[in-house]
Amino acid sequence: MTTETTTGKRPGGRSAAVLVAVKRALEDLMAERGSDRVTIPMVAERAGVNPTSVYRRWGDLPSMINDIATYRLDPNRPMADTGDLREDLTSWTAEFVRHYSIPANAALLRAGAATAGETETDCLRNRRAEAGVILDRFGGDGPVSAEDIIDHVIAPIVYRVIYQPHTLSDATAPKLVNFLMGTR
Amino acid sequence: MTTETTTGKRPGGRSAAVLVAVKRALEDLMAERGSDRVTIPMVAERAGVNPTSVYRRWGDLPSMINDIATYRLDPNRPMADTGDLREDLTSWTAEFVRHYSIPANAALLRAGAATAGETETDCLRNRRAEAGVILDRFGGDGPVSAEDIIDHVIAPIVYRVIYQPHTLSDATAPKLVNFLMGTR
DNA sequence: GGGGAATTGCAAAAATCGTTGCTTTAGCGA
DNA sequence: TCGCTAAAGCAACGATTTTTGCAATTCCCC
Repeated sequence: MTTETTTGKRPGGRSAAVLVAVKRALEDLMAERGSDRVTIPMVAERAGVNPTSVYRRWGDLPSMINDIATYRLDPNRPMADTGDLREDLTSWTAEFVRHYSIPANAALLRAGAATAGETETDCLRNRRAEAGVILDRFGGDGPVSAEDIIDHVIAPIVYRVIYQPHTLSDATAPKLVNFLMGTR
Repeated sequence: MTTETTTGKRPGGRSAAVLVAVKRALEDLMAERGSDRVTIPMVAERAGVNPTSVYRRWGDLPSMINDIATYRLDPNRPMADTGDLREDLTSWTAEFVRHYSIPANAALLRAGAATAGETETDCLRNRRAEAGVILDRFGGDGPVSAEDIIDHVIAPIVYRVIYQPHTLSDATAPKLVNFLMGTR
């Protein structure tokens, strides 16, 4: 993420500072303790912000978590473009794995799962879009579809992040991409 | 699940009624709102039970969720054994999909994800064991491993349950198993 | 710079949650 | 049927969370 996605009417200066402070505090607390065991007053105190501000801006914790989970992983970051589909996918996937190897990010993902319901988090939706971008470079009618990428690359990683974080490694990305593309 | 898991000293009549009412109330509420956004007083009211009873029996919400999640998917149910690996896997997978197509079960899975940390839920751990059982029937050294099944069958389904429940259908199981076994 | 509006901070009130002691209900064995 | 006791209900309390009204700050646009 680069800067602020504050869609509100006053994105600059202090509001932004509060936003950043709260975001960091929330991430830290969620990584330290579970996504349960975190309360708004707690976050506010850690952020050095008045609880009222938090309440007014987000209302409650689940909303806050969903909103803040949005910030992750810069949507405009450059993606590898080597001319080789497998290679591009692998480095893109590796970055995804690396991102969720950071405890704070993993905690955010797990917490988001609880409230997920009907809509993917923005973070995951962005991954889907990126998968589309990569595929489009290669004509879009290759051996795999965006849905395949979600099912067989993103999903296994998400599963591991949630239930078996210790099984994530540098080998994960190439392994999954290889399976996806048919080399076993 | 069969009937009551009430291990207490007085399983009959009223206690059982309370247990069932609370269980139903909790499942309903978790399906309606997220597993967050549910409180014990809320559950008690919906169940027509005094909050104190709930507090005394379970203590807090996570414990309650864990306890009630025990009900899921009979571990001793018979599994298809047709002599054909693909067919066995498909029907086993279809049952998994069917189970999590029920909103209450999906809500429970999402809730479990939020608190997962290091350990899979019992339900998922059992699925892993079953995958092993099926593979063992066929010598255990076939084209796929238990890990492959987790990555490419279970994980995509779990992902959909959590983030895109409406994409689950009767076609999901055969599609994933076919991909797993190399027919595309 | 200066005006208007959004946002924050502060403080007090209101609501909610979770606990505890006690009373009442009702299952279970004799 | 009766007594014992586990479990549920009730009421009051303290602690924490959440809301709300108002003053002070500070950002954006002219």
